Amino acid sequence: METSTTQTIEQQTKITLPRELVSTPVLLLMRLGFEVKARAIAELGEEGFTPYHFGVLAMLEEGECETQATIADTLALDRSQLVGLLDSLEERELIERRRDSHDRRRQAVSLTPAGKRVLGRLRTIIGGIEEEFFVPLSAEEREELYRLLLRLAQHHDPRCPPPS
Amino acid sequence: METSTTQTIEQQTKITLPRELVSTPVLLLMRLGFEVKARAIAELGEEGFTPYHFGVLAMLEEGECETQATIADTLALDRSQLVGLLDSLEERELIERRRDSHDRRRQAVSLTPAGKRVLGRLRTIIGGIEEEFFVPLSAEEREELYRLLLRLAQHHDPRCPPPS
DNA sequence: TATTGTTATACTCTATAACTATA
DNA sequence: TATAGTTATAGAGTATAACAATA
Repeated sequence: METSTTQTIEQQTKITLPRELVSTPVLLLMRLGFEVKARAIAELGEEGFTPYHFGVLAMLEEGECETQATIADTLALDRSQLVGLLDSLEERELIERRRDSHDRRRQAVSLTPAGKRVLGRLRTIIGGIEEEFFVPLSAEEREELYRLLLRLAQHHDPRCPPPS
Repeated sequence: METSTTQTIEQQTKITLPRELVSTPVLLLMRLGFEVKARAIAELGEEGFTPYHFGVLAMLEEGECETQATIADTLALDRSQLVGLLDSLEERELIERRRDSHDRRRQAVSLTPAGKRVLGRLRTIIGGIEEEFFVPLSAEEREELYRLLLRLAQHHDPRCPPPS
């Protein structure tokens, strides 16, 4: 039988977060969001990509030939920030830029077949993080969590696509 | 009568996120974590504080007179980063540093009464964000979300305090 | 020699502003 | 004059390294 009264020595010296910092969903959301983002940055980074790259590729697959301004506005990036992002994708021939003949200021951006393949690869990486990160939850709990988070996102971000 | 064949002008110009970016809990977690963190930074910032300040003050209230190394390790901050953080709190007389007489390398950090009051104020701000952010969820849903997030945090962060 | 707190340095991100070419 | 894309610049934030005092 255990004889410890309150805490073992390990627990006393063990580092534990202040209770308050895990006492509310806001703080947990900040913490977990940061953690999962860090993983995404690390794992995508191993292949030379960032979450931004994933966002751009995913957007191009759904709506082909977007203009740079549209992409930037949709993903809430600064237009100047997008330039370098697209440069790095174009160098690797994952996207193409071609001038709009009707308005030569504009560039239509589109996904190449190689870009589509890379998107699949990045998708797999994200999926792997998902499997790893949500392992303590059952499929039903995962689904429930997703529903709740989606409701929050739809409420706070007008850019969220309509259901279905 | 409208003559557009496929889409109305509003739909063409309306910005909506790619579906894939809201199709999975990982991506939503990243997005919402970022959003809620941005709010915390903004609202705490109005009073001259950051989420880090809140973390430090909360920790000091639960365990008085921690050493700087302990604080840094617990909150996963670099020790050099903590210095400036404590400086800014000490200037405002919200914390005190005093040398450990047994080991003069160490500084024991403690909360002043003013610091305790400020902690209460920051707590209120965080509470306000919580109310605002989770408004689309019922009390039960909020509780359910909290339970799920806490399970994830406990699984992925060994520093999480044991239940109750 | 190792550790605590501190200071100094460098590097990444992001935000802003200026510039060009087209309209 | 205004807009799309680009480039340049500056600032915040963070990570790393060197340092002084003490053990």
